[in-house]
Amino acid sequence: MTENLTLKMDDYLPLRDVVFNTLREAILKGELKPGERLMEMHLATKLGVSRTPIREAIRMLEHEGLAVTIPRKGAQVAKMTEKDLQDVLEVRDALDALAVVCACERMTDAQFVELKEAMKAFEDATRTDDVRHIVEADEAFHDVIYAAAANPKLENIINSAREQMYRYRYEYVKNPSVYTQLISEHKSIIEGFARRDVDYLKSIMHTHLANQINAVREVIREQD
Amino acid sequence: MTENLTLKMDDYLPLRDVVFNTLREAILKGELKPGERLMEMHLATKLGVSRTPIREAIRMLEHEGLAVTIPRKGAQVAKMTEKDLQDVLEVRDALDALAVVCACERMTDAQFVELKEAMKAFEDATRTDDVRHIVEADEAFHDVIYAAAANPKLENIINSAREQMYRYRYEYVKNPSVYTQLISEHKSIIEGFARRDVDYLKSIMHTHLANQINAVREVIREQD
DNA sequence: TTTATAAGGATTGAATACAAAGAACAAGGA
DNA sequence: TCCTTGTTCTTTGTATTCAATCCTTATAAA
Repeated sequence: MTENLTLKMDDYLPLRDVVFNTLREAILKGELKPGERLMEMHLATKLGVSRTPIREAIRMLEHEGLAVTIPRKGAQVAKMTEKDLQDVLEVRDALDALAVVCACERMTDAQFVELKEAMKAFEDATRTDDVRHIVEADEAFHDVIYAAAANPKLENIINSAREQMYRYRYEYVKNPSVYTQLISEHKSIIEGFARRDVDYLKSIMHTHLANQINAVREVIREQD
Repeated sequence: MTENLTLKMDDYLPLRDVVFNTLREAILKGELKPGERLMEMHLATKLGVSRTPIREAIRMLEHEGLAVTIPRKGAQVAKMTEKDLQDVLEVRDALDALAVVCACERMTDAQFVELKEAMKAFEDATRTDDVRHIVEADEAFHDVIYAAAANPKLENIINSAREQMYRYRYEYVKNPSVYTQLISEHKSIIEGFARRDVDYLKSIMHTHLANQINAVREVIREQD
């Protein structure tokens, strides 16, 4: 059920955005589970705001693919079927390929340094037990690549594709046996950029993604 | 300025969706121009509804990339820079490639027939002077391909990418000299699917898209 | 016992009311 | 003249109210 949702009041943001971020986080972290109803009044009292900003936030979640609303019945956290996952991965695979092609052309030296630092940070993170921290470090690593692609539209779309699998991905990262593999793949990616070897990079990115599929698929199976 | 916006009342849809569709159409058709302010009260009285569904529709447009809102200043129709266009095209190019790969594998015989019919319909449409009709026929042709890819997530993302250029695209299609080229490219696409020749299809799709760039770029330049 | 139906409650949809921020403009002083 | 300040007006942000629909449950009849 719903637990201790609280708003981090960023004073300058409209409430709808604060609510949106809060709900988004809660969904991604699994605090709000797939299929769980998002009742406006309930959330409103929980978060101490009126229904209006809640409704607007839900409209945004909807377009992000994180919520589904049925007219007159309300919204619920989006469920993902195996097929959905397959579909998203197919798309992400293509977009990742594009991202490395662009990044290969456009990555600055500073960004390359940043990438190496991000890898280091990820390695450090795996030595802790903080899954959330590990996931974030992994994200950060990839963020550098996406930023280097210098295509904000691409970045947006990839991010929304990523979001749709995040909540399932947490489970994947909980298993420490995958860390060494992730680390070595990250290393390969760095090498690829050092050599500006597009084809190599594409194949690594593909593997990197493919590895997640089965793990995530497991989680989805359990959900039913 | 704003003109004769009216709602097509689809009785069973929530007002927010009706409003959303109405505004979306208006933006794509150029009735609401890039940079034009979307004032809630104004739109509300124009469409004969209250501000609530307007606001929710704006939230949706925002996430579609068709509107931009600045807190406390309101929303306006999104402007596109040349760079934005470039970025979107880069993405669409990659997604189109993915779509033909998928469609090549998965297209049913019925869908292939449909595709040929859609081509025919497009050819017929070019003989009229109805630009709107022509654009729609072209869209329909591509829709068949995207549907054949059997990946709804992909379809969604491509559609949202398409939408972002639609309004500029209208101008492109207004020029009858491009029709013959479009027709011949469509023919090539059909041949490609007949042979299930993925690489050929990819290259055709790429050209097909590239042709639009310069034309659309012109339109964007004029906007300033 | 099962099914049909009616009443009531819960929840969303939409409109309205109120609060607050920002923009425009006018008045006064340097 | 130009800058500053204050006032007013417009517009957005949020809350609240009213209406419509759906679901549940209870009751009654077959």
